[in-house]
Amino acid sequence: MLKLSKKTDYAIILLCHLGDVDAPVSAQEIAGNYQLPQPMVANILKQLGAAGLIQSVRGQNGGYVLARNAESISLSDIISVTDNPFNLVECAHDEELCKVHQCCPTRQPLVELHRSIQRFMEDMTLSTIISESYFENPDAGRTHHETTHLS
Amino acid sequence: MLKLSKKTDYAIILLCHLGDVDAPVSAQEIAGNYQLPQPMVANILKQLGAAGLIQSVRGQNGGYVLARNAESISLSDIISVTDNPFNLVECAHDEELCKVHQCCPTRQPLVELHRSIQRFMEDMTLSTIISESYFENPDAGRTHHETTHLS
DNA sequence: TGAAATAGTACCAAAACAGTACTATATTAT
DNA sequence: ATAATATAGTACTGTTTTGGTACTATTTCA
Repeated sequence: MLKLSKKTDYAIILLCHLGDVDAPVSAQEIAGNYQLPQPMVANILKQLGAAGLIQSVRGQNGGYVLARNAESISLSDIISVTDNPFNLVECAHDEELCKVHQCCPTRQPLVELHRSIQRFMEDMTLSTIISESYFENPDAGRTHHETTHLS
Repeated sequence: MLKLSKKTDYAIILLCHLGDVDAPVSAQEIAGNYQLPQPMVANILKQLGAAGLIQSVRGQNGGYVLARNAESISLSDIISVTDNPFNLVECAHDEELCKVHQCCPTRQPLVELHRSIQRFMEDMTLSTIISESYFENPDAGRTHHETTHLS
């Protein structure tokens, strides 16, 4: 349906939070902070950990921290973990999947759209998201957000 | 999952076909031509007709023709019919749906991505798709497709 | 009047999504 | 030591969406 999953939505929130704090943050803490379902948050954090985007600290006072700096984590990285690798149309990745390839009108333009979105998501880093989205003040961060545009 | 539905995929194929022919084309004919499931094709054509993108001719020798010229039908129009109106994230359309609006990192950048995709889909017309996708020759039409870019 | 087409729904199975639950293990504070 | 608090891993479930089918009615033409 051309919509981001809740998991991705949540994941971005979680990662932004982690990117703003140094000490490990627990699933419970984040879930409470944003009023998100705790088990979901826990699961997403596990996945992000398994994917290497965040690092876990086990035991009491444990939690998660970013595994790399926020500049090197892209929206594409996140979506790959929580939404499967991005794939607007099948044939964008696998040309042989196209059943009507003898006369497929969709390929060129849709693959192009796919690539543009892909590039946007690769260029959009966590640090950009964090810096653009400040918090409690809906107008903050809007000043220079015109610079990030697709392709 | 950030993927176009089959319905949309099919719809583009159907509309491209109609855009290339003058006489009414039946559901059966198109389904046969592209080896798509006939009932699906029929249903999609009904929907496109109800939405006003194509016009139906009933009775024997009936079928469908474009209701307007291919320049005035956008990818956005198509997706609105077959995939619901595009909505990358809830809050792109309805700000009040945002549960964590007191501190929502996703809004700014994702709404921006939403708008960029939206614009691309509005600018991408059926006639462009048709002219870019010619047929049997995978390299034809690639010459000037660099001009259509997001945002 | 019959064949071929659309119109309008209603239906269904399979997959994806959103969310929960459970068991095991690690770490720390007391 | 041990209880408390975390993560690790995985399995499960109800609901929604998707992909596709089916059926009845109506229109038009030969």
